Amino acid sequence: MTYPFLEIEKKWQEYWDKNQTFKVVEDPSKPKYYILDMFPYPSGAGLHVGHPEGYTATDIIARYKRMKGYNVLHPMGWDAFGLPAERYAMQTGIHPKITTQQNISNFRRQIKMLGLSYDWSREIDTTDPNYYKWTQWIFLKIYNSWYDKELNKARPINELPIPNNLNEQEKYEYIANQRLAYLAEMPVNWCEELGTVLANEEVDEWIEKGYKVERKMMRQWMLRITAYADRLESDLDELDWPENIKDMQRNWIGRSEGAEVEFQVKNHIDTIKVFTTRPDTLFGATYMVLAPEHKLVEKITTSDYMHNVLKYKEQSSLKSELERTSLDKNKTGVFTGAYAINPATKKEIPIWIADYVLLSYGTGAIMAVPGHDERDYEFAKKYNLEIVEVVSGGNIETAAFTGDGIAVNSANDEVSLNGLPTKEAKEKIINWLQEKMIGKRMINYKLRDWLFSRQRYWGEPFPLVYDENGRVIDLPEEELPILLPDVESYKPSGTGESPLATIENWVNYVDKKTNKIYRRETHTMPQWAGSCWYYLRYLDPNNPNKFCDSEKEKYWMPVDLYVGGAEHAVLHLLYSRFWHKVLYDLGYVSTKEPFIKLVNQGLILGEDGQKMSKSLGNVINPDEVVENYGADSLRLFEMFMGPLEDTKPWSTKGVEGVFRFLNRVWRMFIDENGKINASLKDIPLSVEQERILHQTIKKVTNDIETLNFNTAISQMMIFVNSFINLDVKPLSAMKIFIKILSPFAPHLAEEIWSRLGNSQSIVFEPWPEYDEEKTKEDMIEMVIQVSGKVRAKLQIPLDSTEDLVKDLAMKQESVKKYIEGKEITKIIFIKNKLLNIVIK
RNA sequence: GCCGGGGUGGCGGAACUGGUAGACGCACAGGACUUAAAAUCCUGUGGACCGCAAGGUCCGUGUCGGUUCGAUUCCGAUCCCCGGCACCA
Repeated sequence: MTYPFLEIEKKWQEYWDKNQTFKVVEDPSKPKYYILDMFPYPSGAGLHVGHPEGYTATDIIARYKRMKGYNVLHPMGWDAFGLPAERYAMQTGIHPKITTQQNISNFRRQIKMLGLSYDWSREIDTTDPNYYKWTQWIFLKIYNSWYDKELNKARPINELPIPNNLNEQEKYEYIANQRLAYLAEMPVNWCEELGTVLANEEVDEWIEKGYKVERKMMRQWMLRITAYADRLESDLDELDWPENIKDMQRNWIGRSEGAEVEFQVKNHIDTIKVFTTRPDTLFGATYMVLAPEHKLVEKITTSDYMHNVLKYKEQSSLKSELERTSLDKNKTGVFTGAYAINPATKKEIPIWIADYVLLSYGTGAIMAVPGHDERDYEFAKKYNLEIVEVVSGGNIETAAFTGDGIAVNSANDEVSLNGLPTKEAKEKIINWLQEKMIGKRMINYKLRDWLFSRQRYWGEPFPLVYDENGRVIDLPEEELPILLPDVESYKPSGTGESPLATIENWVNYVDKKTNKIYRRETHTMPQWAGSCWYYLRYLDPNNPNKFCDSEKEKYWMPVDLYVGGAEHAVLHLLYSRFWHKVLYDLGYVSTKEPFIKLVNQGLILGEDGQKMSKSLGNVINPDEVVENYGADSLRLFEMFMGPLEDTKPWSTKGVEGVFRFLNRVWRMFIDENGKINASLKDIPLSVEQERILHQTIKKVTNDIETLNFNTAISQMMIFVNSFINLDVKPLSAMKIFIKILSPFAPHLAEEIWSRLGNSQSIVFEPWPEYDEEKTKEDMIEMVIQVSGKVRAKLQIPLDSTEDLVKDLAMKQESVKKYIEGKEITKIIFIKNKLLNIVIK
C-alpha cells in the first residue's frame, strides 16, 4: 500500500487556491524576501523536468522564509511573445494569441500540479496589452533620454543642451543622434525564409535548423546599451552571482584599454582613425587594413584597384558572420592602391581591405603591426608585406611576438621608445600622440548597441510614427497601449517589413487634433523586451496608471534571489540590468541593480546521460512522474539528485527511492486504517532522540540557507531511519519533523499536520529552532593514529583531555604493537578528533 | 587558443577550517514475512590479500611529484571531461 498522494495533492492545491494562502501584500512590520524564478516561455511542448528543478528550489526557500517570519513575494508569469507561436500561425493560420493562451493554460496547470507556492494573483503575461502597454511606456522613456557623460547617467531628452545656430532639420538630427533609442543603417542578419532579422546570438540556432542567414544593410532600431558598458561592468563587483556568469558578462562587454590614432591618407584630406591596445608598436605599423564596409574604402581606392576592391566587397558581403569568423586561418584581402602615412615613422604604408577587420569593432580600421600581432603576421606573410620588429623578446622570423618586452627600432626626431618596457612605452607614445593632436587614450568595448527591432508580427508594436519627411514622432503616453492589430496572414510581407506593414488601416495613423496622417513603425520589439522588466510588474501587476507603484517598488526591491538557467547568462541578464539602470537614472526605481543574488540550476540529462531530446526518446514528462509517484516525490527527487547547480542525469529508480522515503514518513504517522499511528505518544525524548532531532533541524536549516537541498534530504532520511522503528515515538519530535519536511513535500506535510489535529495550514507555522548544545554527542569516537595511520578507535567522552586519551591509547593492543620499542618523537592531539603518535 | 567549473565505489552523490574517505539514496546479494509474488522489514556491500572464525594487513579520491605527523582538501606539473568565448586590433 502506498500513501494516497493523488488525493492529498489535489486536496491541498485546492485548499491553497481557495484560501489564497500565498497571496501577499506589503507589510512594513515584516522583513521582505523577494524570490524570483526566470519566467518560462510557454512552448507547445509543455513543461520539461528541467523547469521544476529551479521552481522547487525557490519554492523550498519561499516556504522556509515564510516560516521564518518573512513576507515572501514569490510570483510566476509568462514570457509569451516569440517566434514559435508565430511560425505555428504561419503554418496553420491560427492566431498566435490563441495558441499562446492554450500553451499558458497547459503550463499553468502543470506548474500548479507541483504545489508551488506562487502568489497567482500577480500572474503576468507579456502579451497582455495591460502588460505590454508598460513595455512600450519604458521604451518611450528610453527613447526620450540621452546619456550625460559628465554626470554618467541618462537624463530626459528635454534636458539635452542643444547648440545654437542649428536649423530645424539639424536640430532634429542632433537630438535623434543623442537618444538612447535610435535608428541606424546596420549590417544585420537577415533570414529570408523567416522574413526577419535575427540578433547575433539567435543566428546559430536557426542555421542549425537549416535556415540561411545573410548579411544585409537595413535601417533598424538600436538601443544605446554601450553608454552603460562601463557601469554594467563595474557594478558586477557588487553582485552575489556565480563567478563564471560575471566573467561571461565581462567578456561580452569586453573592455580594453588603448589609444585611438589618426593616420593621414596620402594625397587626400581624409584621415583614418584606428583603435589599438598596443600604441607602443606604432613604429612597427607597416600597413593598414580597413573593413570592407568602411566608409572611406571607395573614396580612397585608386582606379586601377577599384575593380578588385568592389569584387572583394561583394564577396565578403555575401559571407555570413559565421563564415567570416570560422575561416579563421585563411585571411583574404585586397590592396586599395592608396597609402597612409605612419605618423611615427613618416613612411608611406599601403592600405588594404580585408574582412578579418570588422566594421563593428573599434573604428573599423586597424594599423597592422605584423611583428607583434598574429593576425597581421599571417596576413603580411601571405601578401608579402613588410614585417618590422619593434618589441624585443621574440623571434619575428618565425612568429609574431605578442608579449610584453622592450621597445626597439622605435624612435624619430621627436620621440624615442627604445629601451622602454611595454607599459612605459605605451604611456610615452600616448603622451606624444596627444601633444601632436593625432591620438588619444581610449577605452573600447566589444559590446555593441542592441539591435532592437524585428520584422515579426508577434511582438510589442513600437509607439512611434513617421511623418511625411520620415521624421520619427513618439506617440503620447495616453495612447498606450498601441495594440497589436489582427492580421490576415502571418507570412512576411516579402519586402523586408513585418506583416504589420500590410495592414493599411493600421499603418496609417491619423492625429486626432490635426487630422494629419502619419505612418506607423511596423517593426516590433524582440522577445527580450518583455523580460527586461517583468520582475517590476509583479510588484504591482494590475496598476492601470503606473508600471509599478514606487512605494511598492521601494518595499520589495531588489530581488533577493533569482534562479534560472545559465543560458540567459549574458543576454537577458545584461539587457534587464541595462533597462533597470535607465529606470534608475530617471528616478523610477530605487536600486542600481535588480538581482542581488543569482543561482543557475544545472541541466537535467536523460537516463542515458545525454541531453534530453525527442529524437533520442529520453525525455521525461513531469505529468507522468506526478501521476505515478506524486508531485512531492518529483520535487524531492529533483532536489535529492545532487547540487542544484550541477548537470545530472535523471533516474526513475531514484524517484522510486524518494517515493519509498515519503511512504515511510506516511507510515511513521498513519497506520493501515488511516488513523494516527498508535505509537505516537506524548512522551519526553531520550537524549539520543533529542540529539538526532536537533542535528536534523540544524542541518536542514543550514542546508536550505546554502541551497544544499540534497544533503538536507539525506539528513531527514537519517531522522526517519532512526525513528520509524521505535515502538513509542515522541509526538513533539514528530511534529517538529513534519514542519521541516513541509517546504520539501508540502502536500504530504499539510495532510499529516491536519490529521495530527491542527486546523491551520502548516505554511505559517514558525520554523523550528535548534539548540547547539543538544546537537553534540556526549561520547565521540576518537581516532588513534601511529605516524598518521589509523590504528585504533576509542569511544570517549566529549572534550576529553590529551592526557586521558593518551593513557587510554597507550593501553590499546593495536597501538602498543606499533610503538613498542620505538622512540616517540611527537604527539599530536586534536580535541574530539584524533591523537597521532609519531614514532621514529 | 583563452576564460570558468570539474574528475571520489557498479551508479547519483557526501566529507566542517588539512584530521576516521565513501553519509544518504540507487543497484546488487543474502535473509524474514507470504502457498507464491509484489510491497515491507532486517543484514551485507570500495578493491586486493590472509584467516574456519572473530579479526587482520596492504592499496585506494584522474596521473606524477612536493609540503605536512597527517592531503579528496594546500602547492607544482600533466592528462581528460563539461560549460562559455573565440580574427574584438
